[in-house]
Amino acid sequence: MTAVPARDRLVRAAASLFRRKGYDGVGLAEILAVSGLPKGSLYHHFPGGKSELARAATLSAGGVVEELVNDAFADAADFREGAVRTCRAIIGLAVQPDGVLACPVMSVLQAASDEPELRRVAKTVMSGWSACLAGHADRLGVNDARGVGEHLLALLQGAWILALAEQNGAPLERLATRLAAGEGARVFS
Amino acid sequence: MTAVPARDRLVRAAASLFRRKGYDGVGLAEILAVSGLPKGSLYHHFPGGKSELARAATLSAGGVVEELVNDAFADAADFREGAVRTCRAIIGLAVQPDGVLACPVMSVLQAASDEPELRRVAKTVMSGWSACLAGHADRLGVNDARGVGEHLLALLQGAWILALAEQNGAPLERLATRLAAGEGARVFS
DNA sequence: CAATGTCTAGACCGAACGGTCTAGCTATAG
DNA sequence: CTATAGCTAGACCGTTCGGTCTAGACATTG
Repeated sequence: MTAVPARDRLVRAAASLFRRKGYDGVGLAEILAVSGLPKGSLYHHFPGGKSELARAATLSAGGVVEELVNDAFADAADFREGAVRTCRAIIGLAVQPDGVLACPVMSVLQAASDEPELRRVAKTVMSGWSACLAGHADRLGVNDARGVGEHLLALLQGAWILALAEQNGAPLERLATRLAAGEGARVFS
Repeated sequence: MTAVPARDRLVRAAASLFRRKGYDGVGLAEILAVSGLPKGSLYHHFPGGKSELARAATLSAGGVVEELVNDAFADAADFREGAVRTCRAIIGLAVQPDGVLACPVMSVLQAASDEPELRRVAKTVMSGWSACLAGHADRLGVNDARGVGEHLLALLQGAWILALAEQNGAPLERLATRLAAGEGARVFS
């Protein structure tokens, strides 16, 4: 039947809803409705309530994205190829049938202003992504790998925001094209 | 006395609070407390309530940022110089005494999922910024001005997100440094 | 069998939410 | 003066919020 454990169903429902409406835009009732569980289950698995669930969802989503980045770079000949593949993979993550969804970290970032633990988790996941990209840059012989990793992360996050605002994956597609454009990959002419 | 008209005080308070906690994270009570006005005033100036106020705040903030960009590019010798100045100006906007605040558009972007009009305004403002940067790129003789404008906007938004997650302006500072680095301004080596 | 620990189920609570509505203050117009 | 329009003031409403708590289902263990 429900092969997926209750805890996982909660994490997935929360992550999905947060990405659509943001942490403060989603009520417990909605999370429970989507996961098909009663309130008692939520507070059994997450005694810390909504905040603890959000932390788990953010960490989980962070891992998913990092895996996706590693896959994109796994068989990349150089950093640029990995970057393009990563960008295309993120398009698949962002663009869903019912619209463009936000980055999971961004979706909890503002609510974190009065939730220090959630803030810490968001920062950790984001730093992890930066380090992950920097690691691939270094491995592939890029100079100033840390700077380049951060630069690419900023580009991806920024294009994701533009796509979110437009509710259209095009900004991410165009970024992929620009990244792929080879030697012309300078920021400016 | 209160030289600032009531309507403006509402818009400013709302914009400031939204940037700190996001649209859904701020209650009317808080906006009214900051602006020092009763509920009646809000619904007199904004019959559409919170949503209409958010639209006004987003539009207003959009104008402020666009002016700031135009100032940054006003006496720039080339596009790179304008980009660096813009980035530094945004640091001033993002980094406040009580922490790093979000981009005003981003702060309402997620709540816009069930507020079509707010979504439209957010998209309009963001497109305006992109067009503004593209205009300066074109004026300064950059090839593919639209693409470069969008690219810079993505970089700025992305670095802003990183700064928000870290609660530290460093990612924006490093972007400015990278942009200023001249010929090395390629995305990758 | 009984006892125990895990998890589901949902009624219930006080607080905060966005929004409505009436009353009254103030200033300009006639 | 009175009349009227613009705005302030805040009580009040129904709804939804996150969170607590008791009851019971169910499987495991002795």
